[in-house]
Amino acid sequence: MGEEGNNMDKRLSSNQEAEVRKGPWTMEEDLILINYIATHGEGVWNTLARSAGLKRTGKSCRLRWLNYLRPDVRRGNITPEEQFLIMELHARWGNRWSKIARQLPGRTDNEIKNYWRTRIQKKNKHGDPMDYQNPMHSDGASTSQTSGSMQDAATPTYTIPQMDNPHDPFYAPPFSNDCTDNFWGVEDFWAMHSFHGD
DNA sequence: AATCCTGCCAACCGCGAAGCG
DNA sequence: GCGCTTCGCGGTTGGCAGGAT
Repeated sequence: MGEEGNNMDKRLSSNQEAEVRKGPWTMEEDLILINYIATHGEGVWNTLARSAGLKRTGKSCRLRWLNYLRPDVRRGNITPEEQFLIMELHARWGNRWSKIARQLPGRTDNEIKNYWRTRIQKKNKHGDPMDYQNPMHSDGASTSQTSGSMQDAATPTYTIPQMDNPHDPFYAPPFSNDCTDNFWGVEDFWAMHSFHGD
């Protein structure tokens, strides 16, 4: 699939490139998008893309913003607790990545999806039977101290959120800002934003 | 030292749902 | 009620980096 996207933007004709840019985002584009949203907020993405002067589709802008540029995006290792939650929620909801992501503040559906496919699913495929009762069997869990099934006394502090229940302790608005670690390069952009915005 | 393999991640695409005139 | 536009989601792909041989 994605035949025209296969070569990313590298081989786009100059004509196409003038129309719509594809492929990896440049730092310049990131800055434009960040500054524009910081000033005007998120709006209609297609309009936003045009108004900001980005030669990107609204879709592309949205994806870039949600998965990478948003100030509260958390990056870095999935913690054992998060892994546990992901597995639990996946057992419950299946591939509803966006729904699962909402229970993991700062994590994106794309990240969780990638995590699942590359780590958990692969493990499962290689004959390591998925054990939802004890997700710590999966890799990355070697450092985990948590043991036992979720049904015994060693149940981790995570609880399964009540879906769509704002009163549930795990219900988190999309923009919770509790992440103070695992920040990535874009933090520099945000640090710089003051003088870009002025 | 060179090559091959594997894992990870960013980005794109297609489709369905929702919103609006 | 209908058609169009936009959004959001899930699946998939391609490139890069690091490790293994």
